[in-house]
This record gives sequence, structure tokens and C-alpha cells, in this order.
Amino acid sequence: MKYEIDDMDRGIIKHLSIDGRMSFTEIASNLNVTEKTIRLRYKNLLDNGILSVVGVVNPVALGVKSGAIIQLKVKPQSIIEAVEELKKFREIRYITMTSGPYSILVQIAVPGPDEITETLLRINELDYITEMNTIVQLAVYKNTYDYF
Amino acid sequence: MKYEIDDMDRGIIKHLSIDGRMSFTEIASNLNVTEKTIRLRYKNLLDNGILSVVGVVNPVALGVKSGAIIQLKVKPQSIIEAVEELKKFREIRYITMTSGPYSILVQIAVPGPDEITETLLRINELDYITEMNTIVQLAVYKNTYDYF
DNA sequence: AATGAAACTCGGATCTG
DNA sequence: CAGATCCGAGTTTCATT
Repeated sequence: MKYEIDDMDRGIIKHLSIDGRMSFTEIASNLNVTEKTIRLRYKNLLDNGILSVVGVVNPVALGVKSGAIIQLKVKPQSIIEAVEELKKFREIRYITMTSGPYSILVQIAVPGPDEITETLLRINELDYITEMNTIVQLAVYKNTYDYF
Repeated sequence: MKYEIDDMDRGIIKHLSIDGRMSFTEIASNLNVTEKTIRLRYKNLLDNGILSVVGVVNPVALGVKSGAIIQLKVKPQSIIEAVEELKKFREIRYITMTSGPYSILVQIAVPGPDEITETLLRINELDYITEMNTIVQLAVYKNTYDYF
């Protein structure tokens, strides 16, 4: 559950966050240890759910250039159901439950402004949704995943 | 600019989004093509900025369990400067410029509730910030990166 | 599409604190 | 005893044909 990361783990993560397919041999020689050590550490990080090496696509290169943040009010006792419905939207890439007047916040990523409107309309049709507040994203300045 | 990817590209991305270190030979045998084809396709996807294979850490496993979304109003003509200051915060992992009364929205990821408060106070000290609205995240239900 | 050399991965045995 | 190293056999990568 609570795994203590040390400097070598951090070094491995650092290397893999630049190139997830970097060979263990190369990481090992950079960190002055054996390849087997890196291999073992890597497995531990994986097994403990701390690290995963995955392919991620760049939305802009695929023509997905617009985004919006939408706050939603839902009918009482319906948050879970609403979330389940929202999960099905491919355009919705982030769903979080929040404090404040709107109990759900989602973020969408779509090709262009027209699709923002189109997606809003589709969300608006959902049963559990009673109110929406849309914030259009004009630019993204930071988007990182290094938590330490 | 906008690159058209085909089914084989999608197949490769699909495999690598499960395990970014899967060998090209294995992907090749799954997709019934030669390893060289996969290797070439992979390079093209990389070179065109469509795909990257990276290590990502799971914040929860590292004890980073709390999050908040903060909307910010900034002094006129100071958006860029404000963004530059905000970028320096390690806790801030997402910064976007938005429509509406608040011109900037950021998301933070921190170990616990106390650090939300602490980070808020630090952001509040910034010169360009005139107003803040904080939305605490109670749970995250979806967080994907497959855009197609 | 096939070949082969070089690089990489992987498992066992062994060593070290 | 967990974690590091050594080492050889088996795979994968990658340029050439």
C-alpha cells in the first residue's frame, strides 16, 4: 500500500518518463548499477502499481484541438448513475466529483468548437442532469504527471 | 498537420497503451505482420508526434491523494506572467486559459487536504492573482487518454 | 521477407549488508 | 533476508540483402 520510493526508483522513473522503451541496460549504465537491478526495481514498481509504461497519443496531432470543462448538477441520489452514463462518452476524458453547487465536473476533448456544442447537447439530454455550466478552454499551458 | 492514422497504427497504439514495453515481435505476431513493419510504423508515429511511450506514476500509490480545481482571476494584461508563475508550482499539474469570469483554471494534486489549504495560500500570495474560486475534488471517476 | 550480428532480456546461482 | 552482482542462454532489434 504505502511504498517508499528511493533515489534509484526515482532515477528509473525519470528515465522512463522521457522514453518508456529505453533499455534496462542503458538505464543501468546511467545509474551505475546492473541491468538486473533495474529489471527487478522496474518489476516492483509495476507490481506495486506505482509506475506504468504506456503509449499516449497526442490529441492535437490527431486533430483533437478543442476542450471544455463542464460543471454538472445532478438529481439527488443519482450521482453514481450519472457518472456511469458520462463514462460512456468518448469525448469525456476526465470525470471528478466535486464540492460546491455542482457535484460533478468533466473535461472534454474534441476536434473543434462545433463538437463542443454538439457534445454539450448530448450531455444535456441525459436524464440525471439538471443544470450545466460550461467553461471553454482557450489554451493549455501545463499538463504534467510528475508527482514528486 | 493532421495525420491520418490507419487500422494498423491503431492496433499498435492499442497494444502499447496496455504495455508500453511490449516487444515489436509480439505486436507483430498479434497483428499478423512482420516485426519490421511494426518498428517502422512505430518510428513514424513517434516522428510525427502522434504517439509517445512514457512512464507514468500513480499518484495515489505515492501518497498523493487529494486534488482541487482552482479558478483564478488575474490583473489585466497579466495572464502570461501569471501562467509563468503558476508553472513553477510542482503541485499544479494542469493550467488552462478559459472563457468566463475567471481567465485561468488550474488543477492541483497533493498528499492530503492540509496541503490543499497550504497550496491555496501560496497561490494567493502571487502578485497577479486578484480572485480565487476553489473546487475540492472528492473522487475521480475517469481519466483517459484515448482520443479515437 | 529473410538473414545474421549486436544488443537486450531473463533466470539461476552467488555474494553482501 | 532483501537486494545487488555475475554470467550464460534465449530473444529482440535492426541494417543489409
